[in-house]
Amino acid sequence: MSEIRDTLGKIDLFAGLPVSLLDRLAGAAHRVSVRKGEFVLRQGEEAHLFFVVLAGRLRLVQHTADGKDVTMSVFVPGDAIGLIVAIMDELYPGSAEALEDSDTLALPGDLMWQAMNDNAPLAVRVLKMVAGRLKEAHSRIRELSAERTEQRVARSLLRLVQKVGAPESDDAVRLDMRLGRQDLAQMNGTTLETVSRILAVWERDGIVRAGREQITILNPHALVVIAEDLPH
Amino acid sequence: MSEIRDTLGKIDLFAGLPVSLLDRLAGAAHRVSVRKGEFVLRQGEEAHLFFVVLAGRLRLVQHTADGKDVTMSVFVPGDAIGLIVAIMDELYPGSAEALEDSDTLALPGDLMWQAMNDNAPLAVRVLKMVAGRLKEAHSRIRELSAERTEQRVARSLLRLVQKVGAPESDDAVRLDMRLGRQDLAQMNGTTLETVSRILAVWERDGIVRAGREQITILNPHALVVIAEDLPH
DNA sequence: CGGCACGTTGAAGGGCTTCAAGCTCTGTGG
DNA sequence: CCACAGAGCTTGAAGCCCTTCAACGTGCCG
Repeated sequence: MSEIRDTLGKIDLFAGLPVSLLDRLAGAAHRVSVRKGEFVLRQGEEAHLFFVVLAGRLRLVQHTADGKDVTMSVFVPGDAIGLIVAIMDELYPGSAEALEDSDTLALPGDLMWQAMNDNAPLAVRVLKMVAGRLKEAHSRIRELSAERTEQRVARSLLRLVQKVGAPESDDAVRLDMRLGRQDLAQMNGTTLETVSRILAVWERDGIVRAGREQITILNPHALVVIAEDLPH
Repeated sequence: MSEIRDTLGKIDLFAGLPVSLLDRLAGAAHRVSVRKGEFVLRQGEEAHLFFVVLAGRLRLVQHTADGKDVTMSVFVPGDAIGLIVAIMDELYPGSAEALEDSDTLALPGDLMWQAMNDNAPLAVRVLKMVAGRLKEAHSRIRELSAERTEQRVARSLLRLVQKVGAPESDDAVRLDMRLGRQDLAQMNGTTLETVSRILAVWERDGIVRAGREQITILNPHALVVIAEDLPH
């Protein structure tokens, strides 16, 4: 148990909380481990719990009526999944799927709710988190509305560099996660064929190295040029 | 001044607040009136103020690098614009433009910040508001990613029915706002020509009556069928 | 009542999807 | 340990949805 308490304390969201509060949260928490392809929560379920990522990568995906999947965001260690929904006791509006074997901590929403009322700084951090997500969502709406597919794919790679970038020699950055063509397609509202063709061109131009579920950005600046649609 | 206090008290966001707090907010508030096409705040400005809509309709719009405008949301009386950004002291990520002559109340973000720390229910309402916007943003991302233009336009009309619908005879609902083809286009990431063609077809089929900056939905059910892509 | 913003309609073309066929790698069971 | 089945990926061809450009209506407001 105190092991969980220590784990919680190291998470940004809960940093600096009084030990008593940390203990209460830790007491109600339990570990949830999932393997690639499994879900920690499913669209339509009643949300009583939320999850904090300890290790691995997960994605929030919404299923459309006609069977397509749309990826809303990618979560890495430290991120919270389903927090607001769990607090409000609504239904999960999407599913959280493990992109690779992952560990999470499940926490009850009502307890978090109390904790936020007892502790203003915690409430601040939650609000900031949600605000950041809203801002990112608005960016994606703008991109989906006004930009071509190639630009959006470039942008999503640049965003992933920030999240899971593992620097290599020179400017090269490897994306430290399993990332298939289909995954990139679902992040950008396009098809795996189109992503494949785009990556093929970029690879020919020496901008990326694209392997099986594995991408390295060789020339980040060129990607920025594409994303911003700058001349040449 | 006490006139402003009374106005504040009638707004959902501030309902049930202690009079003392209401007075402090009212003391720092001032009215801002704008005419159609004017802005209450502009993309890139430092956000110290946020705005509560008293009358009229405004829209939050983001300008892209290449000059296109993308409408993020439409605000009606009771809605708050730029609240989170003003609290965080960031830059406005978009501009708020009056779709018709409108009245708003401008309030300082830092004062609101204090108020939220003094009053948990207020903080709750803000969080719920942001959460609602995030949910709506995610819906739009899903729609932009997976649905055809005609479906999205149908959806945006249905959404506007909820916001500014003025029931008429039978099932008919008139949208009580100025709404041009260009506006609908910017809400859906398409062009005014495409919107014009779509509306022409719907008008032929008796689903809507589309006039100059003015739309009446004659058959809401048919719009739902189109939005959900149901057979026939 | 003239001007201009709003709206319609047509034609051409392009970006992307869809369908299809085949290739390559990976991991798993025999 | 190897073989093979299937997941991941590539490539081509057809075509559709939507954009773009252009020219022309239409109605509102000063």
